[in-house]
Amino acid sequence: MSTTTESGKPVVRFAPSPTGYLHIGGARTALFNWLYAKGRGGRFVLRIEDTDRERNNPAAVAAILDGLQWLQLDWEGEPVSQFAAAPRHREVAEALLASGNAYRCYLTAGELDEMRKTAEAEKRPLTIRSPWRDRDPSEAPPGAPFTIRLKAPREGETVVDDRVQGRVTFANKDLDDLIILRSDGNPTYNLAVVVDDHDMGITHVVRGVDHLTNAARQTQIYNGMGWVVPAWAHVPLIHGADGAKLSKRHGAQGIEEYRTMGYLPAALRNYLVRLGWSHGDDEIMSTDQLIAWFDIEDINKSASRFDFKKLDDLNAHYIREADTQELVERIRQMLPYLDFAALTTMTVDPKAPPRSDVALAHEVSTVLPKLKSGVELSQKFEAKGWDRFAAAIPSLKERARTLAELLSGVLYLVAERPLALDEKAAKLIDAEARAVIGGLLPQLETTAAWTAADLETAVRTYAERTGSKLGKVAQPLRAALTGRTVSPPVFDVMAVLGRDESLARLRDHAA
RNA sequence: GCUCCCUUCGUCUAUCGGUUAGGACGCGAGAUUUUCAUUCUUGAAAGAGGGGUUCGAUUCCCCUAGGGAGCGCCA
Repeated sequence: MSTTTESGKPVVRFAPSPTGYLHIGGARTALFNWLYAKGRGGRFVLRIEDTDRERNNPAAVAAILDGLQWLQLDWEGEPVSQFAAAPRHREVAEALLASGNAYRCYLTAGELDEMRKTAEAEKRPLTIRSPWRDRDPSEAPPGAPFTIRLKAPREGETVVDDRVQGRVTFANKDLDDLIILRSDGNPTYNLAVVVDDHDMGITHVVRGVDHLTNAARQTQIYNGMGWVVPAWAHVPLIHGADGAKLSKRHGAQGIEEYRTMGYLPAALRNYLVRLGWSHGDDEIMSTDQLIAWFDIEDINKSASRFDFKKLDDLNAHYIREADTQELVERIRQMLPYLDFAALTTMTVDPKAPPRSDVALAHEVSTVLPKLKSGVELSQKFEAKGWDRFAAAIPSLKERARTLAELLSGVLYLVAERPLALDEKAAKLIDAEARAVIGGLLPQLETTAAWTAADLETAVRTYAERTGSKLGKVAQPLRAALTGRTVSPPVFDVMAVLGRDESLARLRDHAA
C-alpha cells in the first residue's frame, strides 16, 4: 500500500465544515496536519466541507480562515470548496453504480422510520437492509425519487489501519449500505470526502476520532473504486476540565476567544501540541523544534482535558520572552476585538475558569467607566503616545499571564485624575500615608533627573532619614499613583508617568 | 441498546518487561523582594480493580468497572 505521492512528500488537509467558528479542537487538528507537512516538506491544504447547502455559512468560512491565520498556520493555494466538485462526485457515484458496487434505493423516509422503530421495539441494533440491493431495477416505481447506496460487503470485516488508533477492525455485518448520493442528486459527506481526498492526492488523513467509523465506510468506497486508501490518523478529542465534551460552559471553544483573552499564537500552539503529543520531557518548544520533532506516530490515543492554568503559564513564559515592540503590536491588533460592554454583561458560568478579558473589562469599567470598547481604549493610548505605552511594558510583562492582564496593568497610564482608588488602595491611604506622601513631595520635586534610578535613590534616602521601612513609603506611593496596591515597581511607574503627572497624582493624596 | 476506543500524581505527560515510576502545570513550605510577579530551594501527590503469562509486570493477554466516540438523504 502506497501512502505517499511519487515524490514521497505527504499531502495533508484540514477540512472544516463551515457551520461555526474554528473550534479549539479543530485548531489542534489543523496544527498536527500543518506540523506534519512542514516537517516533511509536504503540502498542507484546506478544503471547506460545504456539501450541505443549507448549512453553508460564508461568515463561518471567513472566521475559520481568520483563526488559522492568527494561529499562523499557513496553507497552500486557495481553500477548496467541496460543493464545487459535486458534478465529479455524481460521476463517481454513477461509476460505482455502473460497476455494480452501488444501487438505486427507493426506500422512503417513512419506511426508514418504520425500520428504526421496529429495531428499537425489538431492542436490536439498527442496520438498514434495503430490499433494493438485490431487487431487479425494472421493478422500480417509475419516476419515484431514489438515493444511491453503496453495495457494501456483508461478509468479512473492514480494517482501518490507523497510525494513531492502531489496527481497528469492523465486522461488515454491522456496517450498512450508506447513501452516497441523496435523492436530490447531491453527494453525501462520505462520498465527497473520498473523492476529494483521492483527487487531491491526499496521502494522510489526520482528523478527530469522531471520524473513525467513517474511515471504515470510506474504505469501502475506496475499495469499490479500486483506489488506494490513504494513511489514516484519528486523533483523540479535547475535553473540558471536567472530562466532558468541550462546551461554552468550559470557558471558550472558538479560537477567536483565545485571541481576545490575550493568548499568544505561539503559546497556544505550544499548549495545544502537548495535548495528546509529547517529545520526551520537553515542554517549551520552538516552532522549528516542533516541526523537526512532530510525528503522527507519537500521538496518544486517549482524550485530554483542557487546562487553562497550564496554558496561562506557557503564555506568561512567551510574554516574558517577547520583546516590547512585538507585545505593543500584538496588543494594538487585539484591541479592536475587545468589546467591554459585551464582556461585562456576558453571562459566565460560575464554574468556568475566569477569563482575563472579562476581568479586564470589569477593570476598565471602574477605572474608565465611559469606555465601551477596545477601540476607545486604543484612542486613549494613542493620545498618551504609544512610546509611553511601550515604556510601561517591560516592567509589566514580567507579571502578566495574558495580554489582557498586561492591558489591565497598563491602565494606570490613561487613568484620569483624581484616580479612582480600588478598595484596598483606599484603605491604604490613611492619615499616616497622606503624611508620608506629603513629606516625600519636596524630595521628589527637587529630583533632577526623573528616572527610576534617581527616584529610587530619593525615596530610599527619605525612608532612611525618617527611619521607616521602604515598604511603608512605597505602598502609599503605589496607591496614589496607580489606584491599586499591586503594580510594577513604583519607581518604574513614576518614570513612565512622567514628572508632572506623577507629582499631580501624589498631591491629590498628600497631607 | 449495538460497534469501536481509552484508563500512570488533581491536570498534561515520560517509561522500547527489570527505574527509589521521571518532567511540567497546579498546590504546600521556605528564601529573595517596595506590592504583585519572577527566580531559587523544598514538600505532598499516580500505575482503576481482579485474574493470568513471565525469574520479573505500569508495560503483554483476559475479565470487570468507569469514561469517551460513532450509530442521518449532517459534516
